[in-house]
Amino acid sequence: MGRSPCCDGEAGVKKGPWTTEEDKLLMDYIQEKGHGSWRRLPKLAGLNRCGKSCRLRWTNYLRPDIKRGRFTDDEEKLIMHLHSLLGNKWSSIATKLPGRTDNEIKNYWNTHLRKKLLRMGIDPVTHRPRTDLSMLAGLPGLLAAAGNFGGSGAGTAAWDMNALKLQVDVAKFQLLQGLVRALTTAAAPAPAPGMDYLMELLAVSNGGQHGGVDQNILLQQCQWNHMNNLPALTSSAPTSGMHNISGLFDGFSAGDGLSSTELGGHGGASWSKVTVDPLMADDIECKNNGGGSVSCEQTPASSPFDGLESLNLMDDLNTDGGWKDLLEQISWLNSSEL
DNA sequence: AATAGGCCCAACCGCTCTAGT
DNA sequence: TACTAGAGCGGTTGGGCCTAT
Repeated sequence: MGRSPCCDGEAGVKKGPWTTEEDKLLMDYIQEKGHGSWRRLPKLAGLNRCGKSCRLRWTNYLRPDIKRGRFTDDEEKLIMHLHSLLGNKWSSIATKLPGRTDNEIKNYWNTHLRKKLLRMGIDPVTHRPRTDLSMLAGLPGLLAAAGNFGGSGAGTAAWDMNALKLQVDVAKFQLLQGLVRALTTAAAPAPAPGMDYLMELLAVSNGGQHGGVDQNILLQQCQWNHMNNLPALTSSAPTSGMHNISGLFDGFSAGDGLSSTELGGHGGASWSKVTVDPLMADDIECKNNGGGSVSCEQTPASSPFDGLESLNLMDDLNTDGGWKDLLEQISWLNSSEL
C-alpha cells in the first residue's frame, strides 16, 4: 500500500485559507450536484484546490448542519465520557454530537478538556488518576487549597469544589497504592529503596483510622504477605491471610467517583483498574465478602458526586498526624528521589 | 502604545482503511 | 491475491487574535 497524498503532483493547486468566493463556488456546486468524487470535484466546480482540501472545507466548515458557538455543559460531559470509552476516535465521538465536527471536537479537547482533566489530577489519556509522583509532590498545595474551602464553598463553583474533593480522594487512593506497592516489593529479593522509611513512617503516623483505612491493617497485611511470600493482593480465589485487605476500601463507596474493578495483581500489587470518571461513568462498588474475597459490581450512575459529602474529607485531612502529615512526608520522599 | 507570549482553530500532512479491478 | 484509487482519520502546524506586562 502506501500512496502519495492526493494533493501531491497537483502543481499550482492553491493552499491556505479559503476565500468567500471559493466557499461560494464549493457550496453552490455541492448543493446543486452533490460532492460525488472529491477528486474530480475541484475541476468541475471551477476551484483551484485539491479534492481533499475541498472535502475538509465542506465537512468542517461549510456543511449546512454544522452547529457553531460554544460547547454546552452537556456536550462537554458527553465528549469526556465518550473519550473515556473510545479514546481519540474523534470521528466516532462526533457522530454522537450532531452538528459538531471531529476537527472541532478534537480542537476543543486539546485546548480545553484535556487541560481541565489535568488540573483535576486525572490522566486525559486513561481517564484514571495520574500515577506520576509529581502529583503526589504537589499534594501539600492541594491540601492547603482543600483546607481553605472551609466547607462553605462560597464563591466557588460546586463543580470545582467537588472536583477538588475528588482529587484529594484520588490522591489518598494513590498514596495507598504507592504504599502497598513499596511495601510489597519487599517480597522480591531486593527490598525496595525507601521501604524502611515507609514502614517507619506508617508506624509513627498515628496508626489509626484515616478515611476508613486502617494503616495498621495495611501494614500488618503487607508484612503478613511478605512473611508468607504471597501475592500482595488478590481479586478472587480467597487466600488465607488476606482477610484484612478489604478494609482498605471502606472509605470508598459507590457514587464517590472513585472505583476499582480489578483489585488485583501479583507481586507489584497493581490495582490496575481504578477508574475515576466524575462525569458520567457508572459506579463500581467493591464489597468485602469475607474470607479475603472482594467483589465488585457496577451500579447505576447517580449524581457524579453523590456520597462525597459523607466522607468527612476535611476533618480527615486536617487531623494532626493524619493523612495530611503522611502525604507531606511522602511528597518529601518523592522530592528526595528515593 | 508597544510587544511578547499564549491561546485558538482552520487547514494541512501523512497514514490507514476499504472497495474495486 | 496483489495492486491501486479514493476516502477518511488523527496528529500537527501556522498564523491571527487576545491578554498581560
